[in-house]
Amino acid sequence: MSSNSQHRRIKVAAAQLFRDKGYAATSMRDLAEAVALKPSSLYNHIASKEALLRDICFEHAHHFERGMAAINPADPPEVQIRQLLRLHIQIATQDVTSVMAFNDEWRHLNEPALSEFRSLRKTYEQRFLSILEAGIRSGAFRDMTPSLALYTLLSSVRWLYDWFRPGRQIEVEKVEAELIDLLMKGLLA
Amino acid sequence: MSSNSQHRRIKVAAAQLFRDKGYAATSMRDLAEAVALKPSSLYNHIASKEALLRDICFEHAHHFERGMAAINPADPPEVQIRQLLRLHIQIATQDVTSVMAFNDEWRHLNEPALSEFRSLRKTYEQRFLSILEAGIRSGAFRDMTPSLALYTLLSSVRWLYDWFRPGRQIEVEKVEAELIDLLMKGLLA
DNA sequence: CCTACCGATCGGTAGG
DNA sequence: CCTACCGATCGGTAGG
Repeated sequence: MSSNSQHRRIKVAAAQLFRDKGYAATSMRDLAEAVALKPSSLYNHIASKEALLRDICFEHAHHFERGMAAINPADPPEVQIRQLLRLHIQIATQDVTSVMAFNDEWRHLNEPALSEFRSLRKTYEQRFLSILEAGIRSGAFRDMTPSLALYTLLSSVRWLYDWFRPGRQIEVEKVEAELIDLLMKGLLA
Repeated sequence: MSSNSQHRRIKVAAAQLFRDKGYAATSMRDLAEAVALKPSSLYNHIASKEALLRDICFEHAHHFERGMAAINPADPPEVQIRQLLRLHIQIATQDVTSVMAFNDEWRHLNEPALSEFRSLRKTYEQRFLSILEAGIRSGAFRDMTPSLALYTLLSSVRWLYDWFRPGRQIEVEKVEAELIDLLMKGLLA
């Protein structure tokens, strides 16, 4: 059965196109050409254009969810934050193509997927925020507005997805070390 | 002559729609409705949908250009970087709507505007980068990959445009002070 | 500034 | 998986 691997091929090509041109500007004809099929043939493998976006967005949402579940709440806040930053950098550098759909294109989801996605994201941010708050309370982090720190951290790794390409001048380990160092120095008391 | 103020009204409404729905997903009919005109009437004030995007993108590019021109190369690198961060935060918080076109939607520009925009951006980043390099050389900043520091700084203020709303719980001055503090602490030796 | 309309392109379906 | 095709919507123009 080729159907399943075809589905994957189409999804990967879609993620790439959504990143390069944006969801709305990507046509099913573009996508068909990218996978060397006629437009109508796509529908043997996928339900709709939006279903593709849904797939990509929730795959990543769950990736972040698993990463969050793997951190130990008993660890000191600075260890937890370090681990979350590593998670973000690793997802951004490993799966360069589809992170941007996750970052920018989720707003093109239809209901009820849109609300569901927003809710997953909200929960994730809430957990991230409470670790920052704990760190500030404990004196490990400097006194600052927690939400400001949260959004700064989250968006400071955003450039990786359109900048980082594997095997370029700078390797993942170095990006990870330097970036985490810069941000943690900014946070720590 | 109402033409000029109408042009402004249309541009502001367009910037808002481009931010909320994205350029490609915004139709001229959406825009017409937002300014209470019939779609065809828009064309008495603007040349095309893309001309609106061009206007918005280059207005901001020149805003950043002027900000860069205003910094004094004789100042210590850390003073120059502080000033540039203030510029970014001020543009993001003052002109919330159209910064996102500048950030995300410029890729929908047609040639030759697309190349021209990329070139302006490249020049700006190059100047920013050389200040960081000077700071690392002088020992004011810690030793790090300059381009990594550049992109981290540039993208760490990106969240402001869709998060910050004037008169919300936290005021501009506080955002500015805390954000600059966090980032400079990350950079300084 | 509006009514009326254009050709092009969109996401998707029918039917084999 | 393809050919053929659908109604809807797109950016934009003609003409007043």
